[in-house]
Amino acid sequence: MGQAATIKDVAQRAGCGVATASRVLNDTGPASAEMRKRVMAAADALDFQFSDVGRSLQSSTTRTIGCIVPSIENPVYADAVQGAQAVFLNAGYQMLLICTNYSVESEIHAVRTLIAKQVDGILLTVGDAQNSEGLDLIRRRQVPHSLLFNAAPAGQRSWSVDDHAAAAAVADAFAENNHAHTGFLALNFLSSDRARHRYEGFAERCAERGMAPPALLEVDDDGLDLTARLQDFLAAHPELTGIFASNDFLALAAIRSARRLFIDVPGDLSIVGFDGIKVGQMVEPSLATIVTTPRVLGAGAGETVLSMIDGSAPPDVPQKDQTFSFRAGGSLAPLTAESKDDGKVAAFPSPDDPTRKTAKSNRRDQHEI
Amino acid sequence: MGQAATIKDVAQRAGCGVATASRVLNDTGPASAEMRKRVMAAADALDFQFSDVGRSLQSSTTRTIGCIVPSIENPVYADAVQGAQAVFLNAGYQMLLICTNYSVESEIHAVRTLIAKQVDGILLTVGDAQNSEGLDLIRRRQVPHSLLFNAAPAGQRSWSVDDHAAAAAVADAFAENNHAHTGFLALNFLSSDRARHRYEGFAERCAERGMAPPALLEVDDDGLDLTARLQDFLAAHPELTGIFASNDFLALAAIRSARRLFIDVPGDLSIVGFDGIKVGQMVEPSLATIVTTPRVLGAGAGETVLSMIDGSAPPDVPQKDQTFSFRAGGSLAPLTAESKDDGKVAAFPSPDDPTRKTAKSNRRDQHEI
DNA sequence: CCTCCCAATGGAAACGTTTCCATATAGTAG
DNA sequence: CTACTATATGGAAACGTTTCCATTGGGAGG
Repeated sequence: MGQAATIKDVAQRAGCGVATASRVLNDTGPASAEMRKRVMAAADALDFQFSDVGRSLQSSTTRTIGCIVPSIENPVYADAVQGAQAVFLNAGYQMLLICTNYSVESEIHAVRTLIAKQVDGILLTVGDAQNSEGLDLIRRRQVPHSLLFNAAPAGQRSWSVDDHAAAAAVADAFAENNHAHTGFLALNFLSSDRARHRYEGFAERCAERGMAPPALLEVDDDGLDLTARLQDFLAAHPELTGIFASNDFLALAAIRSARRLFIDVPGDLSIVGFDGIKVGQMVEPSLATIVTTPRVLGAGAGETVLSMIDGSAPPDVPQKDQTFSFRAGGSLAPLTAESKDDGKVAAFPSPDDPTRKTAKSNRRDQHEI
Repeated sequence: MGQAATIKDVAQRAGCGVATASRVLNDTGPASAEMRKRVMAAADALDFQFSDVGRSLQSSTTRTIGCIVPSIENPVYADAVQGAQAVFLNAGYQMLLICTNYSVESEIHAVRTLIAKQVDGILLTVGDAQNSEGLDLIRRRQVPHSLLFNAAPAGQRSWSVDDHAAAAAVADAFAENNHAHTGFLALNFLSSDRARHRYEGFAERCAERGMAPPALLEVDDDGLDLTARLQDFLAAHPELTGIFASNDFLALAAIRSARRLFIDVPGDLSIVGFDGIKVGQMVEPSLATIVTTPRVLGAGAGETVLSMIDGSAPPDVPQKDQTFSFRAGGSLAPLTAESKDDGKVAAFPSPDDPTRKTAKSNRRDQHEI
């Protein structure tokens, strides 16, 4: 047909004013039974549906919430976004999604776009919460919002993993397994305050534990290039026995690279990841990691925004130390002289024969304890 | 402050009519230099931004496109959605995202919501493209749209993997490796026509190749329950030497379950996945699978919708047989009595020592470089 | 029979834009 | 100096709602 029917069409067909039509369709205000019937019939015949843009203009509310994240290719963000979206949908809100691809410049642009669209609230992850043009604009405009995965700036609520404490827990795990020389493998170090917080928390706890300061390896992608970078890195730091990767994909990629370099994991090198993605438990060796609950965080942040919109009490943010937990896995093993078959930390008994040898598995032997 | 400034406020402050203000701010129509300066200054002072809802009402266009997918926890959909979103953003469109969690009932609800929001177009994946209430409504309303990952109903364009042909390619791969007795492992079989098409394509090619009809194992989740299910399944079908899983996660989960059951992959059982997710290449054995390009499909579908909106020529859909490719991997090995070193398809040389033995690993005892 | 009140209804304003049209002003060609 | 044109400007309508307010009519109570 031509254009979609408006309430005016319905009113006309029902032979009444738009006010009456509005009242019966919304079931607000009085109307005679006869009138109700006529209006309903007309709406039905015309396949009428309200236009939300008319409503939005009138009510100056859009029932739409914007969501800005770096990328949903990262399952952590994908889960969080989906958690938030479910909450929104449940409350009758829709969600506009914008991915910035880790570009800080697109953040401000995204915020502007969402504000122009008159969203009722914004959920966002920024590159640097301490210094974000987009966040400043949101505050200036007083748009209800919640940060997600960014540590909250002074006094503000935020739904995020305590990266600092979680990374410290990784240092603890290395320490408990007698590793003293570790490395930190980072991706997107520049464009993410999360990775930096992890590094800081890790380095601090290493210091407290009397371990060597972690060596830092920054990479640009987790592709094949990593193998060469890792090789150089380990050559430059032959004393390393453990690596903390700033996310699980990177950790898995590192394990693959190690395999290609004939370095046994965890025999020659222990590796710990971060995030707790599902596949971490499917591989062999299983991945020791920090488990987080992105979906819960996303849902919580979503509820926070909703509560700011309708003025109700916001949900409690989880205790900082409950935003993560350490999960043991086959990729982290104790470092001892004869660690061949001593208490390897395994989430479940592995039928795999652990006696696999690699061609030049001599790194370990030189650097015991 | 109170409410955001409107163009009326700007006009008032600049001492002109709204028409003039609109003209200079949009740089449409004539205006004196003096007036331009005044209006710009006023807009600046008031931190003015256009309200898109006013504009939308006036232009009956929202520059918003709706996107409905089952779940972005599945990286295939996540990639596709992100690809589409990038295209939209580039064209100045925003994207509303709704996840149905594989529930067919929520599809129609989602469509209604998007139509009420007056989206300019819709991108969607439905449970069953042949029989979808939501799709019917979209057609009835004549909303520009494109299907994604659903085989197109007669005569319609669609951006999807040719599941049927891809699954046939898997059957070919099994056949070329001398597997005659295979199983098909499915998740969400009921709520997804994709899984069904894969099964059909696989079964048909198996028949053409003279292989046994594939045994079907349907599971509800890819969690721990799978191990028990797999054990029963293999006990009931002891002749099976290969399993085609309807997606990569399921394949990886199956490999893990096999490991726990002391079944060597690929020594005792070959496994092939579908989708080509990144981690498939990080694990050992690497996953043989069908590689797809969800991001490309999502972007293409997005462009199609945009072209329908502005009436330009739609992009060409890829040839059916170019929507996927088979990737060899360590999880699929030839089935022969002496499969020492005949052409095992390996994506890259694996340094792993192949001497691991399992309880009944009685074939394929070699695995070079 | 007259009031009063309440239910039912419709007209109109408002929300923030854009754009059509009319008006006013200046400059130019005759 | 007159007419004409091009440029600059503002008023007002329209987009689709909701809601305030006024109007109508009928029934009940006096």
